[in-house]
Amino acid sequence: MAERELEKAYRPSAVEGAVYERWLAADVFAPDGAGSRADASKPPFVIIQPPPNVTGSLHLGHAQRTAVEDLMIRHARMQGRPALFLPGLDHASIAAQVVLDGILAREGETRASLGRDRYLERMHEFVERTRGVILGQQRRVGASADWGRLRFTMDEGSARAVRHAFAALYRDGLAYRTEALINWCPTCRTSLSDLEVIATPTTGTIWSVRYHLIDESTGAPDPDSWISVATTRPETILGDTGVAVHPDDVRYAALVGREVRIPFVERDVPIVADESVDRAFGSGAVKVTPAHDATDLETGRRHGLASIDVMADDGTINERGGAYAGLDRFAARTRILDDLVAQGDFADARPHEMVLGRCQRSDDIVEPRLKTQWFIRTAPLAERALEVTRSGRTTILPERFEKVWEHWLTGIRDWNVSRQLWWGHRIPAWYCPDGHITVTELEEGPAACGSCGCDPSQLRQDPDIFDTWFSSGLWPFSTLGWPDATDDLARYYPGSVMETGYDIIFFWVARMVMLGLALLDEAPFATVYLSGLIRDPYGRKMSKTTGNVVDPLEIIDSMGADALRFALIHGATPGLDQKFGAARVENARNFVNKLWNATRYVLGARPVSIPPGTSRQAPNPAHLGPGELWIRSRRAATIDAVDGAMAEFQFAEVTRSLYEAIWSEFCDWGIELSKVRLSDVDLPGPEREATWWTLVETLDTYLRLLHPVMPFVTEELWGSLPHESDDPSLLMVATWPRSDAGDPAAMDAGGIDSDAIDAAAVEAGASDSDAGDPAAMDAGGIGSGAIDAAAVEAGASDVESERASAMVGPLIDFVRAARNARAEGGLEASAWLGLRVVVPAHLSEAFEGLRPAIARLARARPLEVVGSRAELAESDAPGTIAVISGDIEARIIPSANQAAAGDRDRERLEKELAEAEGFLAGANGRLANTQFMTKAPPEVVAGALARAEELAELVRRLRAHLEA
RNA sequence: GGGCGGUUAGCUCAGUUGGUUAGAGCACAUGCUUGACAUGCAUGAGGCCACUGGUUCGAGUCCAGUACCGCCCA
Repeated sequence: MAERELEKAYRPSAVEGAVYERWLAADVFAPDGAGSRADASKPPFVIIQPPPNVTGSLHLGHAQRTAVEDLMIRHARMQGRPALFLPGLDHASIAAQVVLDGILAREGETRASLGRDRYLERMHEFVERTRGVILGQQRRVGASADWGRLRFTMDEGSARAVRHAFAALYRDGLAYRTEALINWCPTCRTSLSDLEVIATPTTGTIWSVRYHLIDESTGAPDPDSWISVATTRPETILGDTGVAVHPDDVRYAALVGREVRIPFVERDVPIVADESVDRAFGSGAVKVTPAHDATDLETGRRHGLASIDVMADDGTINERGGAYAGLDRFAARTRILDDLVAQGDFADARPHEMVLGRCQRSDDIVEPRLKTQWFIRTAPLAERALEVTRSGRTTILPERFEKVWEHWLTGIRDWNVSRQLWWGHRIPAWYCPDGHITVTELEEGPAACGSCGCDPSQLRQDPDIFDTWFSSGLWPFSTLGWPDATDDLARYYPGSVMETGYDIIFFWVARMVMLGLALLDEAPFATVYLSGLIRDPYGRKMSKTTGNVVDPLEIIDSMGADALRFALIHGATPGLDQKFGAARVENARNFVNKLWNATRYVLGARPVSIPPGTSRQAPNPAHLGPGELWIRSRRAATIDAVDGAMAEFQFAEVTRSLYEAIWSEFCDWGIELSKVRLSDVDLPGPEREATWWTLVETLDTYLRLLHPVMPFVTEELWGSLPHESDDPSLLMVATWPRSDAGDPAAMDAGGIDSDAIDAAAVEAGASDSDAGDPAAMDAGGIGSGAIDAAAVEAGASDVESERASAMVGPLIDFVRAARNARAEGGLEASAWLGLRVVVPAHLSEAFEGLRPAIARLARARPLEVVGSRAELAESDAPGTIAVISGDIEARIIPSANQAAAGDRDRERLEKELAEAEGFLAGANGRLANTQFMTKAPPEVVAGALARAEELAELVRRLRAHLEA
């Protein structure tokens, strides 16, 4: 392994591109790639990427998704599982059309002016461009996706899946065609599913209008008798086919059965009695427009009223609107109101709080219209989707979204899948002149009408396309080759984790689960991990219209992909949105640089007795000092912490654990302690080497643990470290660290860590995270001693590490206390000052081992250990400064030219005393409470007792010193 | 109307089954060219954990309610 000089500061731009190229060249992204080290006997780990829309470029939200998905994939890959990260793109039919229409509008063209074929050509050109942009962005983020399996929702495989799925659903009676009231967007000129309509509270107007009763003797409207009806949409008067009153409403009882004349269209319609009428609404009499209102449609059907659609696709009034034909619906409304006033039939206008449906894409007001379209029968599908989450076969994280899931699926309505758009999969339904329907999965269409056998030349294919979410709903299996029984499908379906935003739990997740169950009889993934949304620093949703969209590439260019990934993952709490600002990335960039420089230090600290290129060796515990033992025990604890957090999908916790372990433990103390040890010219060779191997081992582990979060810099740095002979050349496919303390079986939760309990658990330890085999090493070999012996030795060294760890903690605290005393005392920071210290017996061994380091870190010279506190008290003199840390006590002895700091010293100690006394009072209070003593668990009581003793001792010392 | 989430340091946020002294980053203050790193080091200041009540030996954490902010469904 080449060891090379590292630059002083990390420059991501100099590294990221080359590293990505190395991964590609090594073919390590695919589970079956040439460079894959996947263990085929392990369960595959599969993430089918939520395909980004081809409507433009990716934003930070996508970057976060990609980072989280890639994190899981890289982790699984390092565990040796065949890891499939299948990337894709979504054609986003309506969203893409909205974007393209905008582009065309600037060129003075329209959808209609181009025609269907030319329009689709333009769409393909557009998609070709955005596709390149999107894929480039994902690579820059570091996605280790299997690009060879890249899929597009408009490719032939997806098209086949759509046809087969629809035909199968039709055969099973789960797809049907009917006339129903649908949501119509006049701007997009298509129907929409209920989910695409945004309910918007609005203050509208309720107008009261007089409908004149027909005089039964003349058959003409009676100018003097009328019934008032209330409406919020006067233009729908043109489609009225009745008036309804409540059957128990005495005001109108006499009128039921009579007719009224609808103004302008001069239509006579009946007054009917219907239970659904709200007597308190308006006048208590309502107009009935079955073709434009859901309630009215029901009412109309109950009373045999006609349905008259008075609107054209573009939102203008059609020819059935008489004089108003051709007017836009809102212009018609105004005109109708004016005309009503003119003819004296306008009664009243009042403000009215109502909810308007608006189109998710265009924001236009959605019109309910009666149309014949295709629907998916959702009730039976939803039932099964509910069953898989209730039984736990599919888990939704965070858990609370299961309630949302339950609620929505319980009240679900049938899904209108017809769209009057061009960009998408054509519905494979053909109609013959007799109105028979033939549905087929055959690309070329049916050979004849399935009912009457008439010639295919007489058949007409449905002009509509599918809702884009229909093809998305097949994504978990259409990407794997379904409807064919491919190897991929057998091997990778169902997937492990579906990571996506909580905002599309209904649009997408629910539909994938329903369709997966309906078509493959199995839910498409074990776990649904719902991310929060990325918002701007003010908490606003990022959107092109607000202009606050951040291109991930800008951040990657300036701060690096690793910093971006770290920041995004660090701030990600499942299901909660995160505000994103530059400060977060800067912090992450600093951390990357810290890691870089820590590696630089380690490489530069290599003892001359270890030639460059030497294979990595496990440090010999017999030659380690307390500092090294401590850092090794912290390393093991960090592996456990990361494993635990990974198993629970607590990715932010993973980054926090590693940040703390690397910066606050390894760099601040581990490296600092090692510097002192390695700079000692008298340090024996074996100890020097063992110390360095400890640094290498720790760094190696942390780079491995950090790799899923920050793949580029870790890969680069790891390449510069010494390796074991059986290590691969890329960190990306190196093995995931194991702590001996950790029980791999215990981590076997969720889909992410189900690294089956295997024999490797026993043998792998020796190579990776344990102490190696000191016995064998003493004998000069690095090889494999008997496994049993290694295990025993490893256990013993753990105990040793734990013991050292327990001693090093208080010594670190002492160094901090000494620094604090110096700073608070106003002593010159750079001055070397005498320090006299009394060390309790239980710490003396570690203290002696770390004595030179303590001296240097506390800037103490000379550092003198005295035998007793009495002896120490003799040092007390004006100007000396007391350091009391736990049961270690010391005096700083300033030189003559340092200012005496007696008062400030006293102040500091008094503050410490007050604090300690406060804590002690609390601890003693608990111990005095018999309820606590009898009811609290014994270990808690024992802890409180020890704590109280410790505090009492500290208080005693502080008091003794202050009173002296 | 129903449901969900948030409210913790000046700002942005952690705090996993209730258990010692509530943490981090940024910002702030003081001092440092420390042979890895000024993208740094050392030290410090800063919290009625929104409010009210309850359960418990013990509540930031559990329960009920209130307020404000936000989201979803209808």
